Amino acid sequence: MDRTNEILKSIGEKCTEQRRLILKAILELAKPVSADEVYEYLSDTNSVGRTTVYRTLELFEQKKLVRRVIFRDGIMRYESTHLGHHHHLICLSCGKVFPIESCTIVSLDESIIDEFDFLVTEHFLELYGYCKNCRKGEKK
Amino acid sequence: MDRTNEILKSIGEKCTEQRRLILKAILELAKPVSADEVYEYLSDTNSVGRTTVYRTLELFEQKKLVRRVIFRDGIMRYESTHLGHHHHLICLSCGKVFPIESCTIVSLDESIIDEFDFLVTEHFLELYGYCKNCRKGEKK
DNA sequence: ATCTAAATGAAACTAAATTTCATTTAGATG
DNA sequence: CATCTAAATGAAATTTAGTTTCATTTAGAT
Ligand SMILES: [Mn+2]
Ligand SMILES: [Mn+2]
Ligand SMILES: [Zn+2]
Ligand SMILES: [Zn+2]
Repeated sequence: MDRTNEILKSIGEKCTEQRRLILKAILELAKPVSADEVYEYLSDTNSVGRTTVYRTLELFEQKKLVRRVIFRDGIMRYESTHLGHHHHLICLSCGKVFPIESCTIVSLDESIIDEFDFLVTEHFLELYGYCKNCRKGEKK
Repeated sequence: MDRTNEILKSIGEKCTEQRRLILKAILELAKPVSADEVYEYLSDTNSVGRTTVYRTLELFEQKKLVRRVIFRDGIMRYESTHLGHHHHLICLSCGKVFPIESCTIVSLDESIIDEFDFLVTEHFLELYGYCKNCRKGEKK
C-alpha cells in the first residue's frame, strides 16, 4: 500500500509510524535537511521524538536510503539517495540549494591513483555563490 | 625579528604572545587543525586559553592568514593560507590529509553561470579514500 | 610613566548530537 | 487471535564544539 511501507520492508527493517513519517518527510522536503528540520516539519503531527529522528536518519544512512551532506556550517544534513551522485550549488544569500547532476570529477578521481598513489572512493564538491534570484537588480 | 611578529604587524593587529604562539602553531602543524588541536599543541606552554584560540583563529580567518576547512565530521579546522587554493585527499583509514595543488574545477565554476544562472564565488572539493601506506599489503 | 581601548580567559551558556534507560510496540510464534 | 520478546521509542541526562559574558590584564599610543 503506502510507498514508505514498501521501502522500509525492502530494506528489511521494522515498519513503524515514526519511520514512515521520517521517510515521507525526507522525500517531500527533497533537499538536504537536518534532523531538527525533519523534527520541526513533523512537529504538528506530534508523533516523533527528536531522538528517534536522529537515530532513524542514521539507520537510513546505513541502509543507503539517504546520504549525509555537510555544508560549511558543519551541520549534518540528509537527502534522499533517490537522486544519484551529484554536487550542490549553495546560494550564500538565500541559502537555496541546487543540485548539479553531472559530475566531471570522476576522471580526476582516477588520475589521483597514478599521481598520488591514493585510491579515491568518494568525493564531495560544493560550489557557493549567488543564485539568479539573489542577483536580480544587483550591478552585474 | 620574529617571523610571526612581522605577520601580525602586517595585518595591523596587536602583537600578543598568544597570537604569536597560535600563528606559530598553525604554521608548524602545516595541516588543517581544529581550535582544540591548536590548544592541545600549546598546552605545555600553558599560555593560551581555549577562548583565545577560538577567537584568534576567527580573527586570522578575517585577516586571511588562515582559511576554514570543513571535512565530513563537521569540525571547524583552519590551515595557513600560505598554500593557495587547493583541495584535499583525506585517508579514511589513517586520517592523513594530502593537498592537491592543481584545481581543475575553475573552468566548471565558469560554465555554471551559463548553465544554471548561478554565480560561483568559491568551491570546496574533498576526495576520500585510502593512502598508499594504508593500502600496503591489502589485496589490490 | 601614564592611560585606554583592546585582548584575555574563567565561567556560564548554547546548540547539535549522543547515550541512558524505562516504557511501548512490531511482528513472530503458537 | 492472544501471547511474547527483541527491537524501537522518547524524555532526560550527557557530551562536545563553539560562543558569550564580564572582570582583569596588557599592548602600544601619548
Ligand atoms: Mn542534493
Ligand atoms: Mn590544505
Ligand atoms: Zn539565492
Ligand atoms: Zn592512510
